[in-house]
Amino acid sequence: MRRAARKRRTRQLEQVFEAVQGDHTHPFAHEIYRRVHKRLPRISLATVYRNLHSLVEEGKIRTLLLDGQGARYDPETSEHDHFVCERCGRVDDLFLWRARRRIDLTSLAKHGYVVMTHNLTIHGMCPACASRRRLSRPSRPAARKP
Amino acid sequence: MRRAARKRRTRQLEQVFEAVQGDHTHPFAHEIYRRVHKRLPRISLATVYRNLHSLVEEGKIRTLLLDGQGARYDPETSEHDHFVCERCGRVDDLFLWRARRRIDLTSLAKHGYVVMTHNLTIHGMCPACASRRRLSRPSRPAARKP
DNA sequence: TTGCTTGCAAATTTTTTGCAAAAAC
DNA sequence: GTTTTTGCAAAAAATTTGCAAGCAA
Repeated sequence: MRRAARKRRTRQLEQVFEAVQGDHTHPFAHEIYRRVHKRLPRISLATVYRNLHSLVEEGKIRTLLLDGQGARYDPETSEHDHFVCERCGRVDDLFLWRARRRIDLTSLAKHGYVVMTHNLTIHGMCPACASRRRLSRPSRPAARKP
Repeated sequence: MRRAARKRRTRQLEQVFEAVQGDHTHPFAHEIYRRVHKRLPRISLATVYRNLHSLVEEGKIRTLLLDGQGARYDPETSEHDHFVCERCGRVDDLFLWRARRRIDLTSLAKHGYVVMTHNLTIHGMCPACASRRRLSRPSRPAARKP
């Protein structure tokens, strides 16, 4: 078997949990480490990883796998989706439009699939990047007025 | 800037492309390498990665980022979703029920987001695993008939 | 005391890069 | 002939693991 359920409440675990909870930018493990390290200067990155795993296993936080540099962590455990900005890399939670996302999973069940969770990610540009782009990156030379 | 557009048709590129096209199991880079290596024994893994990137950039194949060991590659470039079996790890393409997945992205646009793509992944158990589990893993002792 | 958890360093895994030689055009 | 692509080996980046010592229960 893999590992026993976590039993002990340690300062490291607590701090890792708080760090993730206090950060809705979907941080990477290394960012969690930086935050926790300020309070527990002797903590190691390995411990941060171990505690992140424990918290995910317990269902207290979630893992997010998107493009790029590795796993991100999400304190939001309720059902929601994500928007990934391809320009600046930020990830926003999307709750708002739950009503507009009607996904009928019953057809899968009819084919023998057992659905546990699902996961919708939108890629594009966040409002900030979209407007910045419009201003700063003309895709062709501005038309000269005659 | 990053790199010039690919221009040359090499045996390595061709074989990598064919290997991905011939494999709808969403293989990892290493599996592509194993396949191509049979035909081009001198090819290196680095070349496989480079060619996979080129093909993704050209839009001829897609990258899939799910749990686990790294990126997977997908020869299917039309709009579709994925089912990931949490037990055996297989990934199935889902086309069937496109009509049942109505995602209204207009509300995002109203908030200034620019949508490029979106991406739906369902997690659960595939039919094979679901039935195997029912047979081989009773979650509690079978009720004894009185 | 017991045995889960930590810190450290080393190991793994996955992917990328530098560079000279080979191949494509 | 020129420029891109390859193979190799080494580097990087991200994550995991072994183990003795530390700490919670």
